[in-house]
Amino acid sequence: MERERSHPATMSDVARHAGVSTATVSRALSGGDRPMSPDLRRRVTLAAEELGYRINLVGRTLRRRSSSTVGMIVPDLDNPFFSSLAQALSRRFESSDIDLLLFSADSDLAIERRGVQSFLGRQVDALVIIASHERDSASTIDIASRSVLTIALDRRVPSATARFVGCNNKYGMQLVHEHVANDVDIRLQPVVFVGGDMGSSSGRERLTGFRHWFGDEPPALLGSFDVAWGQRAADLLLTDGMTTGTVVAAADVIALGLLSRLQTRGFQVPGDFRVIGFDGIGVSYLAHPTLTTVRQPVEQMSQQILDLVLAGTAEATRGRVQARARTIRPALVLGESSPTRDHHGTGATQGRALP
Amino acid sequence: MERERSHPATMSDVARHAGVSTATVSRALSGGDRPMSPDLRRRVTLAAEELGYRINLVGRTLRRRSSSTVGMIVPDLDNPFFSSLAQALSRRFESSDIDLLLFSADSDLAIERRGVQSFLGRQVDALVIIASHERDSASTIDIASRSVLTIALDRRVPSATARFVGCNNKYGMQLVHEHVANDVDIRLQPVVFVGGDMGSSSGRERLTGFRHWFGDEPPALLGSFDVAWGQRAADLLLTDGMTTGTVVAAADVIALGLLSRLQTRGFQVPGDFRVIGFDGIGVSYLAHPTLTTVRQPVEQMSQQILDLVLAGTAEATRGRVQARARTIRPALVLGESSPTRDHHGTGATQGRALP
DNA sequence: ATAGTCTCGGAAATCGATTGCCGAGATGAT
DNA sequence: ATCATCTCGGCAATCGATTTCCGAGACTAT
Repeated sequence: MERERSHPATMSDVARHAGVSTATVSRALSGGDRPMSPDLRRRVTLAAEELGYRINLVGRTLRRRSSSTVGMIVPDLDNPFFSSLAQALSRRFESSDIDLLLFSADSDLAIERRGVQSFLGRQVDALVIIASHERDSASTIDIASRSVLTIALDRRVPSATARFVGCNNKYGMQLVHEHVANDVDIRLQPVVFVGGDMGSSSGRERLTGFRHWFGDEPPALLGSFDVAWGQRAADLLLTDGMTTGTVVAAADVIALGLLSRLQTRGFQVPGDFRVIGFDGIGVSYLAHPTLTTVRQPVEQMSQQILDLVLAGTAEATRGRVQARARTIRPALVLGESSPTRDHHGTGATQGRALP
Repeated sequence: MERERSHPATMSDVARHAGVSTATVSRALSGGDRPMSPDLRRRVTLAAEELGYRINLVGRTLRRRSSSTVGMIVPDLDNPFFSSLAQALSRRFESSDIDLLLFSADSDLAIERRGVQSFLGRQVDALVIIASHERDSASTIDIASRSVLTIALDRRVPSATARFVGCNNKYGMQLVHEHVANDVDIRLQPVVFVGGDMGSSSGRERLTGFRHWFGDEPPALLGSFDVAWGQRAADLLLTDGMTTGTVVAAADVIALGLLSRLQTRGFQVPGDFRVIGFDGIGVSYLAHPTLTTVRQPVEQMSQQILDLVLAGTAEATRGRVQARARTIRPALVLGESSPTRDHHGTGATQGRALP
């Protein structure tokens, strides 16, 4: 039975109704604090229920100086890789008693800063941030890392205090190179790299990784991490007279843009062109042909983040030195857009099917 | 110059440092409250800067009983339609002084409830929720709507107090029917509906809308709102001996699954089959062929939500009666998966290009 | 000169929950 | 019987910012 009130019941309402003090109510409802006689606890619980009491977490947070909350800042939820990271991390936090709260910065430095300030002011226990920009986000992240455990995700940031969790882009490019060297028809030369922007470490590392394994010979086009750039890059390649070859994209969204435009222009993939992506977003399994790509280990990255957060929260590990950066190896997922010579995209190393 | 401290500077630190009271500090930094002599304000601002003061929003929230925050709960960020709603709404809130915080419920009722409790306890000014389930989410939403402005988005919920913002599914199906009646080759009969689950109003309304305009004759297959079901549905249709026809899907993700499987099985779209989606997610413009779909007016829906929230927050409109539900008309976007007879997918009604 | 009005800073209560400390009563040991 | 020890509920301080109320001083009008 719930009472109608303009202001919801507070702890002292419950205390009065149960004939005890607020200290007792607190201990009965939240306290792992101390043992309590079971019947008193029952009485309090009952009173709370009768009044429809719900705890005011703001009061608790103020007193405890911790909100049991982690804030995550994402540049753009329309980017499937970012939203998949957000989803994976949310799922990982379900089993903890910490709530993961998300904020979209819309790839705007001012909004990003606002999000950080908001989370800091609300006493999050940690901050996970996919930086909108490598250099210009740095000051914001420095502010954050000065007062709370701050983890840069996917994109490195030049901050002495922030941690980093991401994938090994150079190794990813090595996988691509092995794949291309072993499996790609000699006829599908030349190889071209279609990169994203250099404003993020992922963008830079994938270019330098490509250069490291493929040499300085192959041309590289640089643009931004979105579909439109992939489409435009396809136009550029075709205008340039290219009619066949292997295109290595720095991200799946770019690869999907390439794919769609190449097909629209009447070319076959993988007949005329082979296309290789990076990230392993869900829709890449869905493209036609399905995309060969380097899958980032999103679940493992989420696990690393949870570990860092729990270690940072626990008193036991306070002061213990933690690794500053955790870089995880990605894996090649074979699709039809660049199949192996023998298996033609249905080989044993095929990525896991869609759920 | 910032001082190193284990605890960050509080308002009374600033007050002491500036030689004033906390009241003055509060008024200088936050107060639209009252006029102040400019030099005193400057002195306070300076002191705050020198100490690296950042406001503790938890304290403010406790006192003001409002957090300048709106919580949004989404079933699954891996669903591109939901993440696009989240992104659009985030963007819409940028211009206000309210922060939009997101929480992913992972389509799990218990997690969803936990998210609601968390947001309520943190004194959000409003709650926007895409319910994980029509019936089973109702009690959770009832709890919420009893204490805060609650807006069900995209999926209706049987709650007397919650608002609703969504699109007119029946009208959407009318658009599909007109398109099919006018433009589709007689040869591309029969028409089949591939629906989602009936656990959400969108699922039900699109089915009943389909039935209303297309009659009881055409078969309907029901499954769930995801790619895998679209693929399985394609298999079912083909196993059933179908070799040509028009497939109306209840969502783009289903349509994309249909598309990919039909093509894998060697059929042409739109040659053998025509496929029509619903939602207008970004990747639908990217599929090959591009998807003909009913685009939900995501920006307008976001605007409606912002309006409701601002109206609910403003004192001026307190007690004014607001429309309980706001239903907005979607629009048909022609793609190549079901082109008009004449234009073959590049007609004047073509949807806007990808950014 | 005196009363009335205005401006603006400060003292202190307040928001709601948590927790250190105290002490009353119960239990047990000698 | 007396004292040490243990259990467990309550008092009150506390977290950090906001805001109501008060009053000191400046200014104006008569």
